[in-house]
Amino acid sequence: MEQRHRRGPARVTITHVAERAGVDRALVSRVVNEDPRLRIRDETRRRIVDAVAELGYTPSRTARNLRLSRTGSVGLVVPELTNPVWAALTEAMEGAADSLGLTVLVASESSRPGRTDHFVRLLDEQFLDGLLLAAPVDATEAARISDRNVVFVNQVHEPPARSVVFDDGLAIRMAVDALVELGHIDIAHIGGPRERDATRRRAQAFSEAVERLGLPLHPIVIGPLSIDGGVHSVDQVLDEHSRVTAVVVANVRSAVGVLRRCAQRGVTVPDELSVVCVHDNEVAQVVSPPLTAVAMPVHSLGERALQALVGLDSARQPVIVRDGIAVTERGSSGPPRAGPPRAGPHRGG
Amino acid sequence: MEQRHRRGPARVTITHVAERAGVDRALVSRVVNEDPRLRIRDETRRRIVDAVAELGYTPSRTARNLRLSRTGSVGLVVPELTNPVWAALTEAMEGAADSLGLTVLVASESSRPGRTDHFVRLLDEQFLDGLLLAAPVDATEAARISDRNVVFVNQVHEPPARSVVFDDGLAIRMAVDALVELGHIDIAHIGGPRERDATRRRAQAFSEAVERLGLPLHPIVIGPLSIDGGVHSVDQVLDEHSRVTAVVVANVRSAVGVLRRCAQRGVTVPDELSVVCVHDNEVAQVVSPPLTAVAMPVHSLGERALQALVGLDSARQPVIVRDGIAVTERGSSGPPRAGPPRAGPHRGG
DNA sequence: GGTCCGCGTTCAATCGATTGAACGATCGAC
DNA sequence: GTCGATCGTTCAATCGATTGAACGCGGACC
Repeated sequence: MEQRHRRGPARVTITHVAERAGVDRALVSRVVNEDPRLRIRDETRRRIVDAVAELGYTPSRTARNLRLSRTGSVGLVVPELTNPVWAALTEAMEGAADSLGLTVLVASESSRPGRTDHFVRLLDEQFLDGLLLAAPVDATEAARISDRNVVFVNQVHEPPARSVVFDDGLAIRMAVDALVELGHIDIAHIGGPRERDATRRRAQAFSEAVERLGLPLHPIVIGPLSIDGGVHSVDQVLDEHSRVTAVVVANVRSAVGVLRRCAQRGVTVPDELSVVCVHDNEVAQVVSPPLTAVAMPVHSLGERALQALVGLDSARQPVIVRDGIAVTERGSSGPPRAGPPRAGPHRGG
Repeated sequence: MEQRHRRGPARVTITHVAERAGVDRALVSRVVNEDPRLRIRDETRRRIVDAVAELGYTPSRTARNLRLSRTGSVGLVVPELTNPVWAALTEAMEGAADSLGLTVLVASESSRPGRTDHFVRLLDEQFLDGLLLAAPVDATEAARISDRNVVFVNQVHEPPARSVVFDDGLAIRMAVDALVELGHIDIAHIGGPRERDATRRRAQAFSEAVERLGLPLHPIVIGPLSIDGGVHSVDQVLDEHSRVTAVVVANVRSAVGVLRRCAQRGVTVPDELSVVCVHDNEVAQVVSPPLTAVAMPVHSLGERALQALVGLDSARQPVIVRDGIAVTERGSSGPPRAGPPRAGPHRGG
């Protein structure tokens, strides 16, 4: 029969070990897997163990997977790995998976479009035991796959979908509170796309927080979650809302754009504009001024998501991760400068 | 027999499809896989295609893997995903793997120690068809596993190991040349651990470049590849080598430390000290001043590594990736300031 | 009318491991 | 001496798909 390019000597299988030890394959399997209800003579066990060692036997995971109809691996799809938030989430997932004896397959949507579909297919092919979807999935698609063993991460979808999300509302409230504490009253929000669940929830929470505190609600500026997005959004804030003395930015990248544009326009941070962003990471720490940031417990999110995936508790309502959300004050926030508002719209680019 | 918690309705197998279509499993398999030498009546094909659609049949990849003794997935072990260099490499590998019809399993050493060993085990268990090792592997370990289907990335080991590396020498020469072009003569190198193959090659290349150009060789300062490492290394440079007007730093993180420390000590960059680093990424762009950086073709590295892994050409000598290495000048480098050298050692800190 | 050919399909071995059930031997009890 | 229990081991079905070889049938040819 076919014998495709197999590298090196033929593979050592359980049958070889059994022959060498002069026993049945069944015994080898039970010894190797340390079956607790196996009664075996010491001498026989020794023969098997020796044979395993001498032949360098390693069980085939594929055969095992087929027999057990599970593979012990789960998929994770993130928007992009080069975004530190998702890189950190991935590492967290990996650690959590490892403690559960699982292996993670990662895909980033940005590296190639359609990774989500591909991984759903791997799930259907039973190559994955479960799937963690951190990349945004539209409602139609979500509905289509929500009967599978899937957990949505950082996004909420209709039951029976399972979701694990940050308490974005809390993060935003903490950001607003920190600014109010410093004396700010006119606070704006620079958010992300409305189609994106997490940023939509943040924008929503911002409106609520401002309303609750009786502060003026300045229109929420929406832009892409990128440096350029931040640049344009802050332009809009500075040009159209001259009373604003502080902004809560939905993510680090946009915040970097905000800082960059302020520097270009000669708007000093934090004297003329305080900046607080959601998510904390290395980038937030190395820009200047360093960003005051609301740290999100990425590690917990990963753990909870995995628990939801493997958990027998099919709690079909969103898990909200809250512990560990905290503000780190750095140079980008401070008391509002006393005195006249900033100059009007900026000309040129 | 055992029937572990299987979710939803029993799985649809090729047998169900065969029964439904009233044919043998073999035919189903050949139709689904579009076997080119299959001769089949149109009507039969239609019955099979219909049955597949009606039952929602998806072949089990595990069964297929067992039969074909290959899984179509390869492992990748990186030092840490939260380092943008490795995140980018991972995305590149993913893209390259995808075009080859392969799937990548990623592990980061930092998320949990011993990931390399774990993945070597998965390779032995035939769960992985091959393994890309970007995390540093010591010589003993490398020798032990080099007969497997493994490619070392960004590190060179003895044959029969296969390796794919950047042309670190070229990168360093370009950095030095760029500084010389600006008028620098006294250039120092801030490198990484000697045990680490890539940083050792960079240090080596630095000595050679300086010698070739007839420039004074200032001792090479070695430190950890971290922000703190950069902080301490630049202290050493500033304190002990007062004539130095420029440094070539082996990676971005250390370079960030260099900038930070310079700011603290009041050493202006680039007037008093020019800084060039190896690797370019978002962090290099957002710090201030933005870092002049030697971009490394991470994408090519990924592609070449995958080619080496699956390639039939068992070229057992290192593949050196050179195309795309280029300097991007930014604010951290400039002509040396005319005038007296900097003040002496700094106190406190 | 017998032989041969080729088309369309089925047969059956195989990949490697797992596991409930069956089996034979030994031993103790009555 | 028979029966039953226990111990240690083997039997054999099973997971789901792949694939070379074999098979049956209808038509063509001499």
